[in-house]
Formats: sequence, structure tokens, C-alpha cells
Amino acid sequence: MGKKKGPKYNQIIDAAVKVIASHGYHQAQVSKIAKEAGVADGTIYLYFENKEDILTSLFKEKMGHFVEIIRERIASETSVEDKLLILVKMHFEQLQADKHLAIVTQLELRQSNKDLRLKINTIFKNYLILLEELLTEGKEAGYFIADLDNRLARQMIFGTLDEVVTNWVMKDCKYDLIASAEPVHNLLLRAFRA
Amino acid sequence: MGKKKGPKYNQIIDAAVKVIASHGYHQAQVSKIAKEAGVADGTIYLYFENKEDILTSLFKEKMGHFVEIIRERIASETSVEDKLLILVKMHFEQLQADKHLAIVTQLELRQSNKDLRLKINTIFKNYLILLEELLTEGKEAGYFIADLDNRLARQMIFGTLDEVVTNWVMKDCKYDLIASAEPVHNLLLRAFRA
Amino acid sequence: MGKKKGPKYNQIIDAAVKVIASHGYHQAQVSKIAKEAGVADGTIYLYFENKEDILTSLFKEKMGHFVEIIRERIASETSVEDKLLILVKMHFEQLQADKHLAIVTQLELRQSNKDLRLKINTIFKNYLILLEELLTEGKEAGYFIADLDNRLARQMIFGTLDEVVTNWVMKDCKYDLIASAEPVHNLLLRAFRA
Amino acid sequence: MGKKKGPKYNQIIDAAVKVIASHGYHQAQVSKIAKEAGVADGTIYLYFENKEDILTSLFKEKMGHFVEIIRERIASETSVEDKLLILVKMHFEQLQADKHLAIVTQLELRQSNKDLRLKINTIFKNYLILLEELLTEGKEAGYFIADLDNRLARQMIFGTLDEVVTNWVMKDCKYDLIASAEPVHNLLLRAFRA
DNA sequence: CATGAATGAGCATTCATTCAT
DNA sequence: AATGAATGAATGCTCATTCAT
Repeated sequence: MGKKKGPKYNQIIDAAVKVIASHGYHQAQVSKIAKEAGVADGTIYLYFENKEDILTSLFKEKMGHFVEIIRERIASETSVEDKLLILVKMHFEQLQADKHLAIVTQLELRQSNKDLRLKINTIFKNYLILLEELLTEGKEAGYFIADLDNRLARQMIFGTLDEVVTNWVMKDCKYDLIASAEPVHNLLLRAFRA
Repeated sequence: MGKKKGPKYNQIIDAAVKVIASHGYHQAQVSKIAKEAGVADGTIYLYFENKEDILTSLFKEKMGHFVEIIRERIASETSVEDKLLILVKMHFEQLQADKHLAIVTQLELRQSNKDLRLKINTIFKNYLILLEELLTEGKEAGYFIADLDNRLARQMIFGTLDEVVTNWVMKDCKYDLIASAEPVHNLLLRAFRA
Repeated sequence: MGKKKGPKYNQIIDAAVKVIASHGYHQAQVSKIAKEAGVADGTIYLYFENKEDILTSLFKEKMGHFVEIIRERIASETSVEDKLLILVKMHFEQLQADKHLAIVTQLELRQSNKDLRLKINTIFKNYLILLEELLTEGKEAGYFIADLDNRLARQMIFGTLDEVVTNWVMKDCKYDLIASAEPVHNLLLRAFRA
Repeated sequence: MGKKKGPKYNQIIDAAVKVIASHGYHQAQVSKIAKEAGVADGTIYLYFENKEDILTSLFKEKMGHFVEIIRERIASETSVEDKLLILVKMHFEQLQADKHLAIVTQLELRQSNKDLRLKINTIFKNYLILLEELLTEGKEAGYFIADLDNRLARQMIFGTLDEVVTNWVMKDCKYDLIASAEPVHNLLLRAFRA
């Protein structure tokens, strides 16, 4: 069981996103996802351990590269300030690019049980590491205040971005999220700048 | 049905907090709450419409005054900066004072369905209003930058505080949350200060 | 318990008829009957053994004299044919006179469990005895065919009257039931007349 | 849901008849029916929408053809009198042939709520239509009195047959019901014959 | 690989009845 | 006598998961 790969693996994940986004987490039964994916209920279990595994995998597949993409794009920048701007922009861009996914990750998946949420947090660890690297780099370069508490600053960045996105999703994604990137970036810089 | 009042009303709510905190949202059956409260299952329904009503009431009773208390305490301060410090401190204090409640509000209740979460958000509206008042006051007094975007700043404050508390809860509340109040306050002030 | 008499006894029975007629058998909770009667739930149990006892008593009180009244009125007639006409007329009259009661006895009370219905049948026994007496009298007087099977004839009379009344109730009692008395009487006589 | 077909569909209906007949309507829990049918509780819901659907289907399956069978058998007769005799005989025969079913339809199913009973009545409508056709035919052929009221006559036939069967069921089906067909037929004919 | 029929544990809620006041 | 708050047993239905085909 749980043999990943094969085209059905992605079919099922995409079906899950679609079903959860349109019916909500609690109405996303395995049979509904199977139907949407065009496979039999049992087939799901050839690709995933159990229902929770679909959701965790969904998160990994869709958000796993999230950090890598940002990290790569940032590498070519020299200034920490620009790096942070890129990060904020890309965070917003990636979620605005797939509104179904935004609904799923910001609202629906948070209704999952604690275990699932813990696994999701694991995936975020790389994001947190990236944030701390950025903060350290900023401090070492003398751009950020020397005694900035990395954990706190990281929580401020992530908390702010997450709250901004969640508010946007709750307003039905009907305004331009990316337009908020620069103002948010400015506010964060003001907080951290030496 | 749903005649609030009577000591049992509070007994049941306290039992719900305890049961949810120790068993988790999805393992908090009505019968378990009743047993913990020392009443019969049916008695629950003399005080609450249904299970969701227990949770909404729990939130209203425990968090409803949250904002009022902060607002009153803040009224006696003159400086906006001090007001914000009080707010951050009290936010942390109230949650650290009842760790069970912190677990319930930061982790467990967020697993509830969309309807319940919408009701919970309604209760938060007053908090957001208070935050915006504070921001406006700060701008008018010339303490905060004149073109500060209220919505963004409010999202930064709430997002940061919420993320800080959630991280603390996920680390089993084992360090002093209140100690973070001043550093958080400093960071926020840096971001907003003219 | 079950001490009959006292004005509340009748209050409760009348309330039961009203509640059952307007809300239906399955929505006639004891608490609803108590409220309608203007007494506390517990008071019901000072006058009745249990819920079933309310219904049986209701039937006894309202239908118990049914047969006696008919029997008395019939006594003064000499012809069996006229006696049967009186019986049919009075059967229809008594039910048309209290439509609430007609709904309760023809439709709602038949949803009760088998035990209750058996008790109700006991009350009807006197009616069946009266019918058989009439049939025997008719046969002895030579009006009715000599080899008329009393049981069958009794079932025909009761089955027909009951079906006619039930159809009338199901049509919302909106036509004149008593007008059917003579035609029904004629048909029955044709069947039995020597 | 509710995909009729498959042997289990009939297994479940037969189990329902058996369970209701032996335990009574109010003690016929879904789990009891499932156990009797030799399937899991959940399997019931692959074949029926809900519990009420089991009972309605039971009635349709077992009584739905009742009228058709009588109608077909009657078609080959020429005399109205013989047709009526066939009808009475077959009515009794079909119920005597399955005593469990007789108990269920004459006693238990009448305890069901109004909705279910309305659905049951719909099924009976064809029976009433058949009766009226027979009466009209008899009048046109000059066998029955010209001014016979169809509705009344129909109520007399149905009321009588139903009462005869119900009495038989309440006497535990311990005498021969079919033996009553001819006497009942004679009585009815006497009532209607010109 | 794929199917989908079958499984069966799990739970919120109602309401007749009691009994301390 | 009268109250009404408290009781707690009882049950239809869902849905993640399995396994024979």
C-alpha cells in the first residue's frame, strides 16, 4: 500500500483539492474524491495509506516545493531586504495562483485533527528554517537589529503573512492579494531594520 | 431549551473545556462532557440547544469578556504605546492563566466546522475594532506613521500574537508566554512608530 | 398514583385530545399535554399511571358511554330496522359532533402500539355485543335471514361504519357525515333482510 | 443509495416482515432487521434510503401486485358476481398464504406515522379503482341496483374485508379465513343485487 | 492493477418518568 | 397536592477501510 507514483496518484490529489474546496473538509468523503478522480474507492488505497495520507500528501505535493521555489529565486538576490520582498511576493503569488488550493490550505485543512496538523507543520519547518536563515543573514549584514529574537521575528513574519492570506480567502479572494506584498514587506522591514 | 443560568451551566462549560483539552475536539462526546460535569446526558440539553451551542457558549463565556477587560484596563493609560503593551500583556496573560482554555481556543476549536468558526469570528470582531481604534489613535497622536494601513497593521498584530500563542501551546505551554510580551511589543512598535 | 377524579383529570384528557388532534400522535409528548392542560408534567402522574393510561382513559371517557347512549336510545324503538338506523345515525352523529375526537380515534390513536389497541378493542366489546343482540333480535323476529352469521354480519356493520367514518376524517371532515347514515342503513338492511 | 436489485434487497424485506411480525413495529430496529437478514447494518443503506423506505418498499413489493393479480384473474370471468367472489377469495387467500405478512399489514404497519400511511394508501388507490369499476360494471349489466352509491359500496366492501381479516389476525390466524369468502360474498351480493 | 459491495463501530438527542422540595 | 429539574436508556445512519473477484 502507499505505492506513490503513477498518474492516478496526482489525479487523486487534484480531485481531493477540488472536492475539499467546493464541498468543505467535512463533506470530502473518500468516495467523493474517488468519483471526482474517476477511480474506484478501493483504488485510493493502492496509492495512499488512508484518508489522512491523502491530505498530508496533498499538502506535501502542493506546498512542498513552495519553499524550494522561494529559496532558489532568492539565491540570486544579494540584499536581504530584496530577499524578504521576494519571499512575501512569492508567498502571496503562489496562493493567489490557485485559489482552490488557498481555500484548502488556509481554511479547510485546519479543520483536520491535531495529528494531521502536526504533520503539516513538519512541512512548514523548512519554511521556518529559511526565515531564520534570512533573519540571521540580515543581522550579520547589519541590516537587522543585532538582538532581534529569531523565533519571535519568524513568528511575526509567518503570523502576519498567514493572517493576511486567511483574511483574503475569507473575503472570497476577491481583491488582489499580491498588491499587499509591498506594504507588508515595508512594515516587516520597519520592525527588523537596524 | 437553552435556559442559561444555574450553576450547571458553568459546570458544563468548564467540563467541556477540560474534556476537549485532554481528549481533543473529536473525542469530546456529549456523554463525556456530561460525565465530567457530573450531570446526566439529558441535562446538557436543559442548558444548551445542542452540542455546537456548548462550544459557541464556551467561547462566548470565556473569550467574550476578553476584549472588554482589555479595553477597560487600557482606558486609564494615556500613551498609545503603553496601551499596546497592556493589550499584548493581557492577551498573553489571559491565555497563560488557563492553559486548558488556551489549548481549546488555539488548537481544538479550530477543528470545528465552518459555521462554528464563523460564530467565533463574530466574537473576534470586537477585538479587531479595538485594534483599529488603537491604530487610529496612534496615527492621530503622531506616534504611528501617518499612512499606516489599518487593516494590514491589524493583521500584523493579530497574526503575530496568535502565532506566538499557538507556538507556545504546541510546545506544551512549557515556557513563560508573558515574557514574550515586551519583545513582541517592541517589534510591533518599531513597525508602526513614526 | 392513578387516583382518578378531581377537575384536573378531565382537563388533562381534554388537553390530550386537543394536542393529539392538532400535533398528531407522535408529537403529543407528555410535557405538551401538561402545558396545554395548565399543569406541571409531574401532576399528570398524580392522575394517570403513565402515558398509555392517559390514552386509554381518554378512550374510555370519550367513547365509553358511546354504546350506552345508543343502547338507551334504541330501547324505545320496536322495529329492529329502526334500531339499526338509530345506531348508524348516532355512531355518525357522535363523531361528527367532536371532530377533534374523530381525528384522534380514527387516525391518531391507531398509531399506538398493539397493547393500547387491544385495550381499546376491549372497550369496543360492548359495541360488538350490542350489534350481535340486534342481529339475533332481527333473526328471531324474522326480519333478518335465519342463517345470518352473527360474527360476519357484525364485522360487516362495524367495518363499514368505521371505513365510512375514516374516509370522512381523511377528507378533513368537510362533508356531512350524517347524510350517509340512511344510505348505509339501506345497504346493510338489504344484506341482512330476509 | 437505494439501488434496488440484488438478492439482498429481498432478503432485507423478508427479514423486516419476520422481525416486525414477531417483535412488533416499535421493536423492529434496523440492526435487528440487518441481523435477521444476515447482513451488516450499513448494508441496509445500500439498498434502502432509510428505515421508512424499507417499510414502504416492503408494502409495495408484497402488496403492489395484489391488485394486479386479482385484476388479471378476474378478467377471464364474465359475470360480475363471480368477479366479486374471486376478488374476495383472493384477498383472503393472499393474506392467509403469508400470515407474517398479514400481521404486519393488518396490525403493525398501521402504527407507522402519517407519512408512511399516506404512501400505503397510495398503493391502495388501485384497489379502490378496481372496486369501483366492478360496481359500475354490475350496475350497467343490471345486476346491481341502479342507484348504488359507488363510494359507499366500495367502503362497505373494503371495510368488511378489512375488518374480517383484522379479526382473524387478532385471533392469531387460527381459523380458516378463506372459508369466510363465500359467506362474505353472499352478504355483499345481497346488499348490491338489483 | 482495479474494482465496489460489504462492513460495523460510533454518537447526538429525545422524552417518559421520578422525586426532592 | 403540585411542581419541574433532572434523569439516562435507546437508536438510525455515516463513511473509512477491506478483500474477493
